[in-house]
Amino acid sequence: MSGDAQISRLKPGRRTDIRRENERAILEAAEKVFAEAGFGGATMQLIADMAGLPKANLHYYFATKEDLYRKVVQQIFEVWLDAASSFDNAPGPVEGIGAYIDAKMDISRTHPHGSKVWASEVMHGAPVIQDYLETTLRDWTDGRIAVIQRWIDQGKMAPVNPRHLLYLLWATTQHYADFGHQIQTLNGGGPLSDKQWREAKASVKDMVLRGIGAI
Amino acid sequence: MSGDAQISRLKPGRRTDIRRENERAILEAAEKVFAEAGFGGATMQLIADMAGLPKANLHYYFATKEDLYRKVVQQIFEVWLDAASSFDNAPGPVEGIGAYIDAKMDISRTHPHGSKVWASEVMHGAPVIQDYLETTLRDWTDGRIAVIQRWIDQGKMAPVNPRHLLYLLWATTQHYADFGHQIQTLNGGGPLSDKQWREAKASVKDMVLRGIGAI
DNA sequence: TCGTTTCCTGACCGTATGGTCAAGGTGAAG
DNA sequence: CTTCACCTTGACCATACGGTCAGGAAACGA
Repeated sequence: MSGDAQISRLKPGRRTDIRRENERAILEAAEKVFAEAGFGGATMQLIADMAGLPKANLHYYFATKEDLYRKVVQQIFEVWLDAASSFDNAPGPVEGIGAYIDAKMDISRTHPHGSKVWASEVMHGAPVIQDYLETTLRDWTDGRIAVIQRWIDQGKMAPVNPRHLLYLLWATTQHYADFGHQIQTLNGGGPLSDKQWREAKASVKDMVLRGIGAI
Repeated sequence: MSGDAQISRLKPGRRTDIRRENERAILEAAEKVFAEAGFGGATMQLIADMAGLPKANLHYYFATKEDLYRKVVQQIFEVWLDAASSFDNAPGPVEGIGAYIDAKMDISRTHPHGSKVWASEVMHGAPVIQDYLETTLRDWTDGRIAVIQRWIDQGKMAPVNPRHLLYLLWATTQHYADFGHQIQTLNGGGPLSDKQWREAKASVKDMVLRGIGAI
């Protein structure tokens, strides 16, 4: 068989399955509710209903509303950081920034709720993730600024302000998630089609890469 | 004297002054509280305290929380539309889009709360201003797309997708308001200086105008 | 001065919410 | 079968919130 050691990982057991599945369902429901109603507008009852569990059960897995919210935000942050790797090991801005735009646009499409929760959290002064901003995000930002600066020094792109380039990238890519409702309304009421998403990604990449003199 | 007719306009009187001043104070406080806490997280008590009035007095001027919120959002929408005029009567994209970026960046600096309330409203599915999106905003968007297309046809800029250009403009300029806290954190904790704001505006204009082949 | 309209506000109410708890259910190990 | 740890949940509680109201104060016109 595939191994008797590491039972807790390879043969989870009913107990572990239950916990994992319930936590997953709760987090998924919470992400949606927090995104659609904001932290203050979200209710544990609504999250419970959407997860298909009694409210008291939520408090068994997550002590407080804040705890649950914190987990949701942390989860999003990890997805964001994963996408950041697109930046690395790229020979130049066309590949690096191009891949980053692709990755972030994909996240905006596949994780729109998460993006909204993040936006909401930051807009409200980042009461929960302030330390992440001051440590992880700051370090990540400094690192990418250095990469961009190197590309500039190597003559691979125009001497733009790397920091404001990053802001433009974040803003533009996340806009398709955070303001997805507005975009849908201006699109006739329905979500963007596969073709329209390709067009959006191509447009953004074209304007940005041209704007920084990389193409 | 300066005229006895139109008393209600030229000689406001104590009564009118009181109403105007109180409504102004309430709306100003409400904008800030809604921006910082979201609609669900905002409380009438907090708005009242910030406006320096007893809570019951708020309900004298604004029947419900929704009424007050609606007024705040409408007020913001008007500021936005005013800035839109920067687009008109411009001979080309350098002047038109350049002025639009300047105007929207200025609003992000002077009306950060309003921008956040708008963002929050849209992120939550625009329950209050859906009709504005479908009428005024849609019309405005179509109009500017036509202007941009004309510039493209006249060879004044590259043939980018006008719609996605607008999204990029909205996203980037509003980012400095909506994500102002994140930017401040990455700026060492303090707000951008006058010089930094000039740098930001110049960077955005440079990248965008270059990105659309206008410079 | 008097009557009328507008403005002010402390006290109050019904409801919804986050959170608690005790009692019971369930599966696995021995 | 028994034990025990883990899971489930209806009922309950204290609090906070949006909103109401009655009674009074202030402003204004005549």
